[in-house]
Order: sequence, then C-alpha cells, then structure tokens
Amino acid sequence: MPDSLRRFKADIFQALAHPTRIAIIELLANGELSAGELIAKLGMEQANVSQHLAVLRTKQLVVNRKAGNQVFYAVRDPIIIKVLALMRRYFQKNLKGALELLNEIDNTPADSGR
Amino acid sequence: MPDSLRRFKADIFQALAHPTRIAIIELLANGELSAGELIAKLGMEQANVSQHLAVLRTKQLVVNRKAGNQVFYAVRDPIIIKVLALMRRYFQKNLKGALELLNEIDNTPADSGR
DNA sequence: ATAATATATTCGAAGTATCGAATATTCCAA
DNA sequence: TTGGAATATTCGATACTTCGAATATATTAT
Repeated sequence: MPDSLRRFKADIFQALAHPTRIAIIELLANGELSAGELIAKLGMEQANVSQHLAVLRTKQLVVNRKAGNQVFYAVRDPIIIKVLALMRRYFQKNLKGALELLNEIDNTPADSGR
Repeated sequence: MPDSLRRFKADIFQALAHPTRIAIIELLANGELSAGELIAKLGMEQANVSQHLAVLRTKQLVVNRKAGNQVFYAVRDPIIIKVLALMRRYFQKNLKGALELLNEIDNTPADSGR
C-alpha cells in the first residue's frame, strides 16, 4: 500500500483523535444538528467547538449546509459511524486493560485536562 | 457517554494517527513479526520504529513476546484490523474528495510555516 | 568474561495541536 | 442601515509529537 494512502488514513484518525470531536460525531449519528445545538449539548466554548468543526470539515468527515442564520452539520459517510461503533465493541471486549489505561489518563498530573 | 470513554477512544485513534503505525498494524495483520522484520520491511531507522512500537504497546494495540534475542509483535485484537479495513472502504468510497485532500497535503507550499 | 546482535530508552530540536480571548463575517429583523 | 444573533477566523501561549543520534539493556555465541 502506498504511503500516500496511509497518510490519508492517518489524517482521518488524527481528526477522530480528540474527545470533543468524537462527541460531535456521536451527536451527529442520528441526524444533522446546527452548530448552536452542538455547542449547547457539548457545553463548551463557542470558538472551541467551531475550531473542532473546522477540523472535521477540513478532513471532510462532516458536511454542512447553511440555512439562513445557522449552519447544519451532518456526518458525511456512515462508515465513520461504523468505525466508532467498532471502537465501542473494542472497548467492551478490552474493558480490563482499558480501565487501567483510563486510570493512567485520569491520574495524569495536574494537566488541566486538555 | 462519559467523557472518560471518549478520551479512551480518542487515545486509540491517536495511536493509529501516524502512517508508520498504520503500516506496522497492516504488516502484522497476517500474523506476528519480530521487531527486526518490521524494521527491515519498513526500511526505517531502528530507533524510530521502536518508538512507534512503544506507542502501540502503551495503548495496548499490540502484544509482544520475547523469544531469546528477539521480540515478536502481534495485533492484540482483530477488531483493530477491521477498523483499518473499514477505513480502506471509506477511502474507496470517497476517492474523489480523498484525492483532493492528498493533493493539498502534497502541494502544501514549501511550508516553512506553522 | 567478552563481543556481537537485537531491541529499548533518553535527549533535544523542530514541528503540530489545543485552548480562550478577541475579532471578523454573514444573515435577518426592525 | 443599524443592530443583533449565529458562526468562523486569527492570535499567542502552552502542551504534545516526531525525529535521529547517542546510549542503555538483554541475550546468545565465542
């Protein structure tokens, strides 16, 4: 497999490699939502959510449509949702090791949670 | 879904978010290989491959077994291979947009920036 | 013991990602 | 045609990632 293809895949994974962006995709799994609705449901800074949406847009994981004042987002291809579903299964199967990992993450020193 | 779970998933995606690590997983898809064999097939610096293996080990995507002088690596759970297979489908389905993305990456102007 | 081989770790430089604050753009209503 | 709401972009500080070079550790052969 050519390296350019691997870079492409790596890029998609990079786009998914942030809790907020995973949350966004999961929120969009059942249909489109406006940026404002996403911001409300996530309970995060407007600018921050918008930046994460920009990442997902750039990597083409989501599409958006303007409706007057608002912008509605949707997952571009359901395969991405399948990938997340697989990850859920992976988590369940590997619960034990996963919990250890989570502990490590949680105990990561006073890292104000980025 | 709790945020800790999303952080866990994000962490796995982060581990997959590098072309070399994707190449490693793909090389291991058909069975275990020694670190040396991986290094040879990848044609990269020993230290670098070893560092990438360390990432995959830490995130528990691979397991390893020592045999005398050598260390053999294997993918821990075939779900991960399925995830990569899904990504291959995604790439094929979205070939057009993907190619544009690849172009952008390649043509990223003599990027002294960022 | 000593050397040779296989693999892992540490270090520091350079690049990349993330955040909130501030600012800009776009669209609609009055 | 001004004002307000929704969304996007820019900026700078801080944290994280990646690389090769150098070094360390472990295992076998001499």
